[in-house]
Amino acid sequence: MNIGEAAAASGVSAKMIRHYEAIGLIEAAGRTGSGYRTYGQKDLATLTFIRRARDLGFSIAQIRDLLALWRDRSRASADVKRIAGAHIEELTAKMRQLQEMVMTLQHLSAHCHGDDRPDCPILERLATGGAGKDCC
Amino acid sequence: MNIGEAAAASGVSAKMIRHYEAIGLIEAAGRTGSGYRTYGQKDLATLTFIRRARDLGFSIAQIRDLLALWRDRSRASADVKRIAGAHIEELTAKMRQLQEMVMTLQHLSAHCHGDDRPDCPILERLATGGAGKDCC
DNA sequence: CTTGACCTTGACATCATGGGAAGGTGCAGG
DNA sequence: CCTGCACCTTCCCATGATGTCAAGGTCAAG
Repeated sequence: MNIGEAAAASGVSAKMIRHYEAIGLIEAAGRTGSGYRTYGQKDLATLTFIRRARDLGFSIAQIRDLLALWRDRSRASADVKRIAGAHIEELTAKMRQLQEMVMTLQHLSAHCHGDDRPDCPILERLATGGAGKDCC
Repeated sequence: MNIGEAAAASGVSAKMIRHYEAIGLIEAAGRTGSGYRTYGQKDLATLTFIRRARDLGFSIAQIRDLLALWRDRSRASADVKRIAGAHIEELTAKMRQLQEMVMTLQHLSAHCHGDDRPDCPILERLATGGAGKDCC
């Protein structure tokens, strides 16, 4: 299987497959006589594994660890769970940050007339840090 | 005021102040005879504005627009509100993505024994895409 | 043999930020 | 006056994950 096929089948772009090879996340693929990379079912499974992990927001570093555990038949599931747990915390922290931003923005936006007049609590907040004169 | 002071007072790093100047987000600062950048109260206000906007997750491009509106006395608050609204949508979309990841991970993690045994629904999910044998 | 689709490597862009090197400036103390 | 330290300057490189583009080689079908 050429890289294009592997990309289509795994959902990882050809570009990223080469990149993952370059950074050592996956082993260097076999090559044909003319230098084309070739992929087998095992490689495909690895690539698909990686894509699913990326879809779940795992970083390359975390995926490196997950791949090692995946290949390690004597792994302890606790190790996997720990990585996942850490990742859940990271994601949750990010969500909280976003949540706070959204709350603030919604609040400011709700108090903004949104008409032709220049007065705007959003700008006011950015400029002065205060809550704006129309604010509760 | 030197760049270090301006950085401390505004909460924007000296590095980033120079960067913002280089990309044209802020005007080039005045210089002393020996080439040091100097900042006044107005510059400080701009930098603080930028930092607050960054804290709310606005991109540089959005901040560029917000700054223009801020300086424009004949602005319509509707323009500001539109930018904020678009940003709220972006943030909310990101939050939803994170939320989905977290839900999936929590589900998988809950079904992982987390002990010495190698069986792990998390890896199983990444490997096969299925829900894992212990799954509801 | 030509054409078009695919592959190769390499360089550069994104976005916001940080790190560091190499060298100049300013001020305080000896 | 000199020394030392803290600060400033510019320039280059790195992050993380991905994309784009370019120049050239390869393969299969017509």
